[in-house]
Amino acid sequence: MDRLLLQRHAELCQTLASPVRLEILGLLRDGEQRVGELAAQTGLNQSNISQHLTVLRHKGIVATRREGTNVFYCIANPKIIQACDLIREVLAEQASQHAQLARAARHAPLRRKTA
Amino acid sequence: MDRLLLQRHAELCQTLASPVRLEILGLLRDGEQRVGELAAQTGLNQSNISQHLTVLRHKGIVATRREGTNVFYCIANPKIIQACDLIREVLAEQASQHAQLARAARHAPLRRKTA
DNA sequence: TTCTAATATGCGTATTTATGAATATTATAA
DNA sequence: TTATAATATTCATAAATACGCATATTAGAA
Repeated sequence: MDRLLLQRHAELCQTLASPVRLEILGLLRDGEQRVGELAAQTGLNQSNISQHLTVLRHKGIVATRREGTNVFYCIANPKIIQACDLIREVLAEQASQHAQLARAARHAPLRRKTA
Repeated sequence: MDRLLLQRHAELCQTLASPVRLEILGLLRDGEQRVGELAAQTGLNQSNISQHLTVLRHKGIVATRREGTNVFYCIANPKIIQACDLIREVLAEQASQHAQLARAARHAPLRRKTA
């Protein structure tokens, strides 16, 4: 229906579609962090982290606070974290379903096509 | 931390990072739909819709049921919808914040730098 | 079998994105 | 002012993705 809303929604998901940015959000879960610390904790170089933080900031996912030469980043809206947690739950449920299928296949293997 | 989980999480977000696929999920909210109907309702051609449905199915976001030559698609896990709704709430809150800023700027324009 | 409807897949192209290296900016200290 | 630390930006290249078109597959009817 609303093309613009769909577009914005997709852009927000796109912003979350990066392992690095998701790791950053995980590090910011329990409070603000400086850019340098984020770089150190992820093991990535400063340029790359800064670029990812810029993407997150432009989408309103994180906010900044300056203190001297340091810039602290924090989560702008906790609902983003809630959404991420829901996705994690989906992944967990998928994993347990796959484990169940694998278990079933081990106990009754190849019944349909061969035996 | 867990690189593989971050990767899977990002891939799921990537799958949601498409206006077309989000529109499809919106159409499937209230029940299963045939491929042809989804194509008709989105106005996109059959090939494109089918490709997007394949992506969604491979990620476990939708499931299929066959009935003759028709294939019905449905949401595989309602938590995906919950996550999408949370993202929508974030977008709505961002919009209202921007509206507030615009209103404030109209009532007290350019105070800092000029007047 | 042949014919038709519904859905899926392969291909080519154009656009988008991540990354590292180098450089620029910003704020503080001397 | 100059020097230094922290962060941001620009640029080039490489990899991933969406789309339309054409074609292949699948299921049912004649």
